[in-house]
Amino acid sequence: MSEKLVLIDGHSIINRAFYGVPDLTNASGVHTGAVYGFLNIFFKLLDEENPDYVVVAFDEHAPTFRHEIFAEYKGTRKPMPDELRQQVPVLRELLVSMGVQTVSVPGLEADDIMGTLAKKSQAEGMKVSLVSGDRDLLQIADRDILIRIPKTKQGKTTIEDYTPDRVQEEFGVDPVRFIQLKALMGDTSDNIPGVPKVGPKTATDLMQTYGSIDGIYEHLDDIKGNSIRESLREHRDLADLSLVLATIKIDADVNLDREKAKRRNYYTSEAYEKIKELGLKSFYSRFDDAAKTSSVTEVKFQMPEIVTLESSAVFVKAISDFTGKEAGVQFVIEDGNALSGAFCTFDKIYYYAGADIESDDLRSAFAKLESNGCILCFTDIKPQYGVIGALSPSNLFDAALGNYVLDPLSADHDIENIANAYLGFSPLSVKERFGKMTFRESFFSAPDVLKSYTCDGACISLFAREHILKLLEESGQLKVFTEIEMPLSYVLYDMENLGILVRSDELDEYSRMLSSRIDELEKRIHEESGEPDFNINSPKQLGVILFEKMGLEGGKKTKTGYSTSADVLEKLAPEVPFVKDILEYRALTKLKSTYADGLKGFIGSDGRIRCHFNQMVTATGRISSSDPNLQNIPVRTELGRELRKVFVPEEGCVFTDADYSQIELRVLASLSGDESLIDSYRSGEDIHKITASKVFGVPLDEVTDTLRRNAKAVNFGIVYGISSFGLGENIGISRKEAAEYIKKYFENFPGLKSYLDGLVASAKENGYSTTYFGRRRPIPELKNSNFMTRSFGERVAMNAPIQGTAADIIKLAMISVWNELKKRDLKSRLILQVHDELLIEGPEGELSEVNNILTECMEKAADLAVKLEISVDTGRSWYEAH
DNA sequence: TGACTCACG
DNA sequence: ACGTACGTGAGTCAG
Repeated sequence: MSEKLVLIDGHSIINRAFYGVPDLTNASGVHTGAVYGFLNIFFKLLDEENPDYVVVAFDEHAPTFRHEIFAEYKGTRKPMPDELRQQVPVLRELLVSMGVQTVSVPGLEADDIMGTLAKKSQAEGMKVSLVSGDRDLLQIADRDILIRIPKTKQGKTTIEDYTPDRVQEEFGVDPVRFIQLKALMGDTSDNIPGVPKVGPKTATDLMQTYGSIDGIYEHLDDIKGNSIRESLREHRDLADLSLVLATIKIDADVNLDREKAKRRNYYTSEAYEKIKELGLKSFYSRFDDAAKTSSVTEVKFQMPEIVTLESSAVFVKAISDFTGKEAGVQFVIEDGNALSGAFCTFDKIYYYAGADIESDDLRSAFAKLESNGCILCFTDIKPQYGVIGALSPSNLFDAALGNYVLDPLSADHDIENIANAYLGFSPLSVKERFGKMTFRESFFSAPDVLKSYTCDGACISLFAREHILKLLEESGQLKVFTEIEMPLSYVLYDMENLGILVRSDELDEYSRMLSSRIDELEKRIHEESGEPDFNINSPKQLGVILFEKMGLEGGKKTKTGYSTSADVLEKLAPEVPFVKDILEYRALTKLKSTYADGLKGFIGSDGRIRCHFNQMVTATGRISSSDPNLQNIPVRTELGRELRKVFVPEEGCVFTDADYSQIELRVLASLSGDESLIDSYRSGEDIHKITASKVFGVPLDEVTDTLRRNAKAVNFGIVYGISSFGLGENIGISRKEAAEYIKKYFENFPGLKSYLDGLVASAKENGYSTTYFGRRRPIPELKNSNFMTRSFGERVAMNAPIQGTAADIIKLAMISVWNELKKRDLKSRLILQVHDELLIEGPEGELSEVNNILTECMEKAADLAVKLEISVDTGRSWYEAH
């Protein structure tokens, strides 16, 4: 069998990858998206082709390229974006460390290198694949030379293969004539001028009729179209120049060095080291253990010996007997039950797995360590509180939470990430260890996997602690970690555990009521549209009916077609009955599927819903809620709000609900120090009304509802990182008017303007924004060369400190409310948090005390220039209490 | 799986 | 000139 060579155009592929893959950045801000995309294509090729030789060709940066000559001459060459330029050397170094041969020759384009090597190797009897992003190379297609063009679409890569037959089929000419075709029609992306007035269609016709450019000029007088004939006559020079530019060399002075190009094991430890630096995790698994272990330059700890214990009693004793000051602990939990546990000291790891692992004795053992002043280190402690019991946060350390504070943009805070970030090694990922297995399944069928995962967890938590604490300290975030996140984790555990009571029967009733109304609407919509089969839930089908069949004006908005979102429809045709029906149908089906029916599935056997309060998700420091999300239960429309009647306290209890009044705007006023806004708050008047009065220049008592509503929108806009377009869009005025509002706003609140400008400047300088309490949010977008991305970064720089500070404040309030309830030995319990709102369930008799605690703790959570105010309500359902 | 839409703050 | 409000999670469609 003949040998196989794969030739890759490095620049062209990294270019394609850059534009096809979203911009990725590693922890230290290096752009990696294009390298990532290149490697995806590279590995895919290797896996598919299994070649004997591989060469990656690059352009040498010299001013003599044939394409650049024309580019300079035309002045049309676009500069390469910085984010891409930086990645080229990174990729080249990476390829070198992998042992992949890279070739670049001064004065030669990658195309020429590839063309030459392909033809020469073909002559030596090899099969060749040429991989490039542009179609230039199609002229080289031949027997045994396949042209492969990868397309990256939405993260997925497919490769289009061109044989000479395919070229003929698609372009109507064979590969050799393809050059001439291209010379005639030109190619702006490749800086080939072509002959004016000759497009793809004309060029193809001409080539098919006359066979070549020479043939065309020989029969110039036969050509029918006047203007085209004259253009050809006039621009013979351009045709010739284009032909030179379009022709790829096949006889350049370059040869295949079989020894260097030979396929080898590319998964070297040096390459692994680089990939790790770049943070390209999806490639880790391609490297075997040898590459990983030998690559570790500085393993920051020695894994202690594992001692597997045969009974839970021995496990408890090992823990109870421990007298050291620090230990790592890991329990693997599924559905709230512990399956296995590891206790890691500096010289031994005690491991036990068994159904009887949870016990009062175990909790007592941890309590004993706590009283000895021992620090217990975990990764993701929240689900483990059920096993270890309530311990003082000052004796606990959660490496995952620490990692979240240090790197809030990271999607995962598991042991793999933590080991990578702080300990200089890469343990197997959860997926690599367990595949599709659940933890419970592994308990029976792969006990060793469960064991090593558990022990690694305990060990990594313990050894990562000092590194994480050091970084928290250095970044000024130690208090955020020790005084907010660590204590909060138990509060959230408690809230999750308690859940909230839901009246299942009423939820059913609500669902049935919606059903009957939905049925009616559905019938009417189908009649009105004359399409009894169309799926109202399909934006695609709806778009066709609205904008094509019914001829609504001003459609188009999204990538895939027409936008049918509520704000578009309301703007377009608020009075059309059909549109009204669609909007109502949407509102009702949303209520039914997401809430009425969706929540049903989460009701536990005791009638309570237990959601997850996620503490390591948001970029700003907020909490999020999921499975189900109890932070987006409807409230804005009456029908939706009705749903809150099914959320009730248990028998003999009531709800007390407290929410901050405009916490974000108050935070903004305080942090900015703007006297005008601070005074406005101190006056005690309605803040949006004052804003309206100032911005629109009318006396307070002449502020209309509309003026107030618009002023409120401006206040929101300020918090979101104002833009005139966004504001205009939101309240339905022109961009110009919106800009006028903003101008007036800043004239009245000059301190805000300078504060917000300062936030952006400081974030640009530091690469992150900071809350009042020191919590940071990195903003890599600020360094992006794309205007839109950078503008987004600027808005984030204005919003994150405000939203983040408000998040910090309510977290502090939650901790003190929880502690106070416990201290006073009350039965009332904190059960929900909705960003600026807390919900407490408790006996009626504790009402006034609970009211006091909420007021006290929430208002004193932060001492700001503007007082924090809350409103408190009580009721027999969430509907009544809020 | 990604795009769209919409619920909340 | 670029094309937008900030932060989330869930259900549905369609490839």
